[in-house]
Amino acid sequence: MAAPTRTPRSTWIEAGLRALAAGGPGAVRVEPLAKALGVTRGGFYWHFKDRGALLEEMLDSWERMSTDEVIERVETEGGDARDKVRRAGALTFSDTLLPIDLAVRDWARRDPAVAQRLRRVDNRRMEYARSLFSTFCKDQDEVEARSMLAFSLAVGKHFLAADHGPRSRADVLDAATRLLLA
Amino acid sequence: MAAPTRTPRSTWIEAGLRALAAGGPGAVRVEPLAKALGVTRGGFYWHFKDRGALLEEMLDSWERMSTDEVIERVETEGGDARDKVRRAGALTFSDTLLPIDLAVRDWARRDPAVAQRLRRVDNRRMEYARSLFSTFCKDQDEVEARSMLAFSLAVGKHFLAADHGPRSRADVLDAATRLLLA
DNA sequence: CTCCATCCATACACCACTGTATGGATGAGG
DNA sequence: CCTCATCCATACAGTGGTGTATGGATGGAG
Repeated sequence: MAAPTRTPRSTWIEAGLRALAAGGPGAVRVEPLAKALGVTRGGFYWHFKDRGALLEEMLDSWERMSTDEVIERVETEGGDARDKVRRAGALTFSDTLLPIDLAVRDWARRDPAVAQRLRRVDNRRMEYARSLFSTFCKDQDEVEARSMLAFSLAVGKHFLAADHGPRSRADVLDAATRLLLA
Repeated sequence: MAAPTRTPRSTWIEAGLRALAAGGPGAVRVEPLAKALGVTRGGFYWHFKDRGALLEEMLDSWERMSTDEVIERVETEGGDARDKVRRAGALTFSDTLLPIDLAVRDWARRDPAVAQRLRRVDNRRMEYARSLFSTFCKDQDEVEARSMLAFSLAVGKHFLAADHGPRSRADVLDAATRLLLA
C-alpha cells in the first residue's frame, strides 16, 4: 500500500457517466472531465490506457447497476406483480439511471458493441417483465405484447414531446398503464 | 442569373441530414461534409453564416417533410382509420425519415430549441392519431392513452434491444398493434 | 466578347482535444 | 527518516476541426 487513492478509477467512471448522461458519448472527453474534477489529465492515463478504456468501464458499471441491483431491490420489497411492474419501472428509470439509459440507447444505434450490451440488459429486464405479466395474463402472445408495450412506453415517453390538450402527461401515462395492467 | 448553382444550399442540407442520421448532431461537421460532396469548404461559407445556420435549416427541412407531406399522402390514399394509423406510422418512420427522427429526439433532450421544434412536430402527429383513434373509440381518455401507446411503440421499438424468445419482433409488434386497435 | 453574380480552392490563424514523456509530490510501511 | 508505490502537473507533438480572407474559375445575360 501507499498513499490513499486521491481520485481513483471509480471517480473517473462516475464523472464519465455524468458526461454521457448530459451530452452523449461524444461529450465524454478526458480534458473536460479532468477540469470538472479539479485535476489535470496526468492521473487519467495512469488509470486508463486511453479514452476508449474509460468508455468500456463506464458501460461495465452501468450494466451492473441497471439489472441485478434493480431487480434485487424490487424483489426484497415484495408486493404483488402489478406493484412490482410499477416499482421496477420507477427504479430502472430513476433520476440518475434514466439519462444514462437513454444516452446508451442512442449510442447503441451507432456502435454494435454497445448494442450488444444493451441487448443483454434489455433481455434481463424483459424476462423479468414477462414473469410478472404472466401472473395475471395467461395468453403468452398477449404477455409478450403487453411487456413490449410497457417497456416501449417507459422508454418512449422520454423521447416524445407531444402535449395532451386538457390532460396532463401523468394522467395519460396513468390511463395507458391501467390499460396494460387490466 | 449567372452560372447554374453547382452545389446549392439544398445539397449541403441533404448531406447534413445524412450525417445527422448517421452520427447525431455532433457528426454534422463542415469539413467532412465537404469531403463527402467532393468539394472544399469554400462554398459552404458562401451559403451559410456558420455551422449553426446549417443545423437550423436542416431542422426547417426536416420539420416540413415529417408532417404536412406525410399526412397529405396518407389522406389522399384513403382507407379506413385503422389503415391510416398503420400507413401514417409506416410513412413517418420510413427508411429515410426514421434515422433522422430518432437523432432529433435524442438531440432534443439536450437542446431546448430543438425540443420546441420536436414538440410542434409531435403535436401535429398526435393530433392526427387522436382523430383516427376517435373514429372507433368513444372514451376520450382511452383515445389519448391508445394514441400515446401507439406513438411510444412506434418510436420505442427502435430504442429497445430485447429479444422475444420463440417469437419474432414482427410478431410481437403485430400482437401489440392489434391490442391497441381492438 | 465582356461582364458579373455565383461558386470554389487555398492559405491562414486559431482552438480543443488526444496521447506520451518526464519529473515531481504525497504519505503509509518498514 | 527513508523508501516506494501511487497519483498528479507540465510540456510536447500531433490531429482534426472552425471561421476568415482572398483570389480565381465558370458560364449565362447583355
